[in-house]
Amino acid sequence: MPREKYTKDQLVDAAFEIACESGFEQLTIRNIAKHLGSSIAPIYVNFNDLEELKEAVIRKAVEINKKILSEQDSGDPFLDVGIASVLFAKRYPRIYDEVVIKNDKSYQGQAENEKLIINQMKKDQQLASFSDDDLRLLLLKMQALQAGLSLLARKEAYKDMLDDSKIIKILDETGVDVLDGMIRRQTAADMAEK
Amino acid sequence: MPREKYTKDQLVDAAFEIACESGFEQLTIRNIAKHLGSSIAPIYVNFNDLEELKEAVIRKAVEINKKILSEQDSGDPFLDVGIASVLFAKRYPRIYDEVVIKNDKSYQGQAENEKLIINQMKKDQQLASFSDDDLRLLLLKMQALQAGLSLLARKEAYKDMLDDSKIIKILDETGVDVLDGMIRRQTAADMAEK
DNA sequence: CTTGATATATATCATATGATATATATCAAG
DNA sequence: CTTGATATATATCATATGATATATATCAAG
Repeated sequence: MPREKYTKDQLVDAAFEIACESGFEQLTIRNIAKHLGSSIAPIYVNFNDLEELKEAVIRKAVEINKKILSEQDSGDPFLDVGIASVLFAKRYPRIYDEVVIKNDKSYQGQAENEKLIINQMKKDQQLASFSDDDLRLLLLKMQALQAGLSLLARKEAYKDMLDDSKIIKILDETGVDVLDGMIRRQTAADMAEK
Repeated sequence: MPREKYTKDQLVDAAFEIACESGFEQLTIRNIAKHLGSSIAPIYVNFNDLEELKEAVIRKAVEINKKILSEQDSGDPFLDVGIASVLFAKRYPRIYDEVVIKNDKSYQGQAENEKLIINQMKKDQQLASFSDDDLRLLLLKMQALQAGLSLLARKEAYKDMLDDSKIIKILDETGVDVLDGMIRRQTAADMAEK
């Protein structure tokens, strides 16, 4: 082998840093090379094209998200997912933009994914009395809350207002509130029926 | 004057359509000219540069948002704003991406804007007992809900699940739930104090 | 030491893009 | 009808970008 080698990891790390600081649209071969202190050659030795490198950056982001999730321990697995997502958005706002917002691929297999979650929800005693439609509505509300909080946490203006513990508190509280509301409305509807 | 003239409006409309269908990144002088059936000349006669035209497109989007808002009549002005925002995101997803998500300018004067809203909230009897911090928290939760629902409504996968009436229903219900939750927690805290 | 392989650097190409210079067509003013 | 103004079309420029061809440097195998 020749002298030294820029590894795939080095390239992905450099690209990830650029994307973090300046956004995905700044991922040009020349920017990456400059950031690495090399020419553009290492890019094409390690990847077939720039697109492949970008995909590797996204895979790295997914890994980081998984790591953040694994560090959560609120007791409720659903809440954990929500917390991890918002924390990721806050810590890597520009990556979040690319992965979550632009990525419409995520809705491939979204229908099956929903079914899986609904089935998981059915195992929860508290949710036993809900119909499938109600569960889907509850899930939608929760997803909206999480997505919205991510969107806000991602913005500079909210950074100081939304420290990690506050994010967890808000997600927890509103989650409980929405669930309570659905239970209350259901019992009210039951009453009215009789 | 020479024969015919491509008006500013014609140019903005053409650009708006391109942005709607293909996204803001497709707003190139040649794309706009092609869509208009002209050369690139009319662009530079009517605007100093492409950036000016893009700003005009964003102004048009803001106008449309205002129009949608003016058509709302839920009884609650806050809810109206939320509904209008989500409906806009659903109808013009790619414009929403540009205006709401990318636009970090919106957080200029965000602090003053928040104060205005908080003062408005204080006029509401139901919210009279809340401290400023509580009101800010309530506002944040509502904003998160609205932003998140917009984000979901914008996606193809949710289009059929989120018709207009359902959007209104969800915003209304969750708004009530979150407020109820905050009231409940406050009274619980008051109890504990005594 | 020689040779082949390959990582790297550099020059270069093709293409896309915003912008401008120039020519042409059209119309109003006189 | 002539003239000036200007909307439009076209050619062209400068720059950015992804990609490739080529030369060079380095190292392992023999």
